[in-house]
Amino acid sequence: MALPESNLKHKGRRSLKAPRRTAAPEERRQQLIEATIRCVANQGLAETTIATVAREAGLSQGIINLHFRSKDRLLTETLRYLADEYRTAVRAAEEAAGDSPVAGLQAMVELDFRRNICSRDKLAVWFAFWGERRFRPTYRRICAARDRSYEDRVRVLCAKLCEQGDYPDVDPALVADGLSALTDGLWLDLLVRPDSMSRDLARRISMSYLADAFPRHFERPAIARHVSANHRAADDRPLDVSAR
Amino acid sequence: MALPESNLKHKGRRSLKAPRRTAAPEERRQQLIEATIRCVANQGLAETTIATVAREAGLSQGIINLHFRSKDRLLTETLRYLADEYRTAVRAAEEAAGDSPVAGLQAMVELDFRRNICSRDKLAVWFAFWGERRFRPTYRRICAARDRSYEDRVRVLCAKLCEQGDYPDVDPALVADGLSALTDGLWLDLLVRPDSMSRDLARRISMSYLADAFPRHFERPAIARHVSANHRAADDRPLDVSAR
DNA sequence: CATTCGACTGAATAGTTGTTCATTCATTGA
DNA sequence: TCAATGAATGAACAACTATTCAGTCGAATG
Repeated sequence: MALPESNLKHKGRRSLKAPRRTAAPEERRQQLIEATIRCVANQGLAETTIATVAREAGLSQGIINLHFRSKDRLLTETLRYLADEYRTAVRAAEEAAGDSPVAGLQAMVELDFRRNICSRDKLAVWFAFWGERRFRPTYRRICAARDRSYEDRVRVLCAKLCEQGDYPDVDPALVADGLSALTDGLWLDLLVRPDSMSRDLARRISMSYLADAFPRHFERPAIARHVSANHRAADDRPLDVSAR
Repeated sequence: MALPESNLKHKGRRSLKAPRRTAAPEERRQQLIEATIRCVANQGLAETTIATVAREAGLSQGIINLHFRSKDRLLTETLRYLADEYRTAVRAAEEAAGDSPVAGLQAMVELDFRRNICSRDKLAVWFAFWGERRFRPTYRRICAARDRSYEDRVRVLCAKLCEQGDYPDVDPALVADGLSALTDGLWLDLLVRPDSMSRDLARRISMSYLADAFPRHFERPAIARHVSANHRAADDRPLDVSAR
């Protein structure tokens, strides 16, 4: 649907430093979506209310029902915004990689762990929505479309590489599904344990996966002492699970 | 001391239809936790209220604040219940596998995709809580402890296998973190796309991962046309909350 | 400048949900 | 059989939140 950056409808030219008291609707919508992302990322979906989003955006309560018809639509549009962004990135990676399946797979890994795609804010929003997606048809549709844009691409690439690269024993669907799952799991790690998982480590794990699956086309990353886990975050202390 | 006759009579009568009007607190707590799991699995965390849980359990509103002090504690205890169950299973797998790292890793994969561990109900609850875990210190602690029980075990096993099995080029930490992430991602697939992912396929993907990483110790599963969706319905039937 | 348009506000409203507690009633022991 | 106990109830209450809308005000227009 509406791609975020392209359609700014500026009536008059009006460079601004102080927040304008009135703005073009499309501009406000964008502003509110970004405020929503920050709210969900900082407080969770449960604590995200119309009031907190409006405050985060520096605007009044009523603004959300003015520009989106309801809170529900605000959330839907926020999810759609992220999904569009992701699918656009997939298409761009597809075009950049050309015909080579090796370059294509590498581009997909690179894409998934690029800062602007998997920033902590955005990861937080993804997982917040994933927790609810089964129960909201709209969420389901949006998420499913995003998933497919990724998986279709990876499946094609794996199948092509199996064929061209002569890997008769490799099941391309298995490798593709595995890479997809691995990526989701690494995203989760990035989100909940930023001290023991980094975007760079995630990339190495993914490339290592591809190197193991297609050893003649990818090189396994050299063994690196990655920062060991002794300086874990406070929330990773073992502590008293069983204590009641 | 002989039990009073009336007591025995009652115990026998209590069987199916009408639940006893009063029960031991521990029994009620368990009953309410199971009702919570079903509620979260069927309606999501957002729609899970004290009223819906009580109705699901066939009891009255006030019961939850009677047995748990608040809704918050009910949710916390539910999460703790699942975490305890998981960690107990890890310990059991550890003991069953003995000293062999190959058997140990196989047992971990088997464990993660066992029906009573990753039933759809329970997966739904895990992801519901994961969406909120960053914002609730208690959730964080419980989840982190569960994660560690898994990861510590897998790290040890990979390290041992690298050493004993002579894999100088394999980074055991990388493989371990990868397996952990892969499992989380497969859980997500099992939850949100049950018709393209089954517990059996998830097992094959995981074993394939291990076979690629440790080719002399695991055999890659034979290429299989995956079974189609309807065949799997029975396999992923919901509702084994009470199975321990 | 006067006028119009519509973006924006925020108090009021309606609906929902967690919690409390006086009361009910099943169970148990004497 | 008859208290005594405490598990269970559910209506009342308090707190919160999404939504509405009549009014405000900035900006474009003539």
